[in-house]
Amino acid sequence: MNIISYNLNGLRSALSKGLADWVAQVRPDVLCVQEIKAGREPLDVSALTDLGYHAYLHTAQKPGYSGVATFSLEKPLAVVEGCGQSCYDDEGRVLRLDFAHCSVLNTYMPSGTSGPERQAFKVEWLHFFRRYVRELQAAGVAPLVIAGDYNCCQTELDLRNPKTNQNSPGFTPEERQWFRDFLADGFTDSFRHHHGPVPDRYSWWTYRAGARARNVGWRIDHLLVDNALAPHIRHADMLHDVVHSDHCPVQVELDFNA
Amino acid sequence: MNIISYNLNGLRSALSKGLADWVAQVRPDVLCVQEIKAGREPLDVSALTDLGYHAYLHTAQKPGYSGVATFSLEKPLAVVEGCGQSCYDDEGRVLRLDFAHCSVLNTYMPSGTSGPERQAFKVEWLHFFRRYVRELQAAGVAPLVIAGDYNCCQTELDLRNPKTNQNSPGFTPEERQWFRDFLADGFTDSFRHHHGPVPDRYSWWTYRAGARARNVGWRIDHLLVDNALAPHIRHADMLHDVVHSDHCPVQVELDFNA
DNA sequence: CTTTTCAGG
DNA sequence: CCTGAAAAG
Repeated sequence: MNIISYNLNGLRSALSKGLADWVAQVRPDVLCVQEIKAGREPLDVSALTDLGYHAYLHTAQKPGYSGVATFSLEKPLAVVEGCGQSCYDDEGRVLRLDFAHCSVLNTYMPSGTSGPERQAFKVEWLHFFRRYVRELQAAGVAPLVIAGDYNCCQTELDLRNPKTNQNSPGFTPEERQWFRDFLADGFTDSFRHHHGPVPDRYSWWTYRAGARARNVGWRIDHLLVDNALAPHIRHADMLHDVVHSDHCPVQVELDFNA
Repeated sequence: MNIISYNLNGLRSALSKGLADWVAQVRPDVLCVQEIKAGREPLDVSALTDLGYHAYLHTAQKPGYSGVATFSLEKPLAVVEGCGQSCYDDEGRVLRLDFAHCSVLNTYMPSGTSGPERQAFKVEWLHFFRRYVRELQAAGVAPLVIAGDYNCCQTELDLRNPKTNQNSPGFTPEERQWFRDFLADGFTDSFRHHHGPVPDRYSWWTYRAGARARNVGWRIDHLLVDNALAPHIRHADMLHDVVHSDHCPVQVELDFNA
């Protein structure tokens, strides 16, 4: 099972840059996308459904803002939109698809970069989300694959300039601690598990100052899998040469027969 | 004296489409532009001052909105920004440059197309402007050349679809009457004077539905000159093949020796 | 720097 | 259909 997570920075923009052709080539079983930025009119996803994908969208209230969508070749057994908390669901941040072998939770976590108010909102979200996932685990929704733009990372290997970003949103001590705690609840960072402590592998680069060309990035898009799935990770990667957005797709391949 | 009036629909946009090269070619003595759409930062007009032009700007309060500018090769004897009425001056609609042989009044008249409130504002403006010009005449500011986007026209020859636009902003009976009255105060429509009742000559085409390609337009940009200047009109034209905007430049050449 | 909306035309 | 601002990232 090939699962991809990809922050598109606008679904329409990404489609205009050839997203559908790339999806047709790679043909992931499940494609989790974030920041779809749906407008007042419903988004046209026919370019992807025409490839045989089932499409599930969870949009924000505010036009052109946030929103997630999951595309899957197999029809899911169940689909759950949102997390039941309106302050988050109004921003279109969570979408769950349950399959026979796993449950894929697609999430777009808040960015704290626009100010202290949003950083506080993000931290509240992080704690809420950890509780929410524990509840899913307790309810037997498992094994979970939590795909998405986490907007944070854990170790100094996960960003090019860790020293100068000790207190930047996405790498504050509080967020790093949260990441450790979250993993300790029973998750495996599929990329790190597969590659070990390799440096310079990122999933996001600011559009400013040619950061991507110089690989000045952050690894903030993750595919965390239930520890029970770790032995089934056949492959994991950051697809840094795929460019439809300021993020790149991140991928995990799970082999349920292994 | 070659005078051009040109609604640029954004000075920066027009510059990006080669405005400066065109100005360098034509080299008008006076260039009156409208809808410069200055932002919070001062506009960079060095591309024009580098050609030897003196630059005078009258910007609106609201960033990115309205505003006029006049560029002249000769340094004017006097420059008057605005008309002394703050409700109009806040929108950057009037700029006067006095020269030895004439006074060039550059104006961007309100458009009434965004709703009845703005159409009412436009009609008030029209009456105010007529009074204002009479005061200038009375004060001996003469002979006047009133260049600009009038956002209205007078006769059925001035727009492609007069029948369906009898009550459209820019061609209401009230505005047509105003135009007649304004001319009766002592002005000559230089284009009409030079060409007579020719049809199909416009200065603005909506960007929608390929109107310009089909020449579905309006002649709403005018160079009205004091009747005393009419004998000095050597040439007048709509430069419809010059494209940096949804308007085209309009031109008059005055020969003060004739 | 880029996406989207929005006002304004 | 365009421009430019503004919010958000």
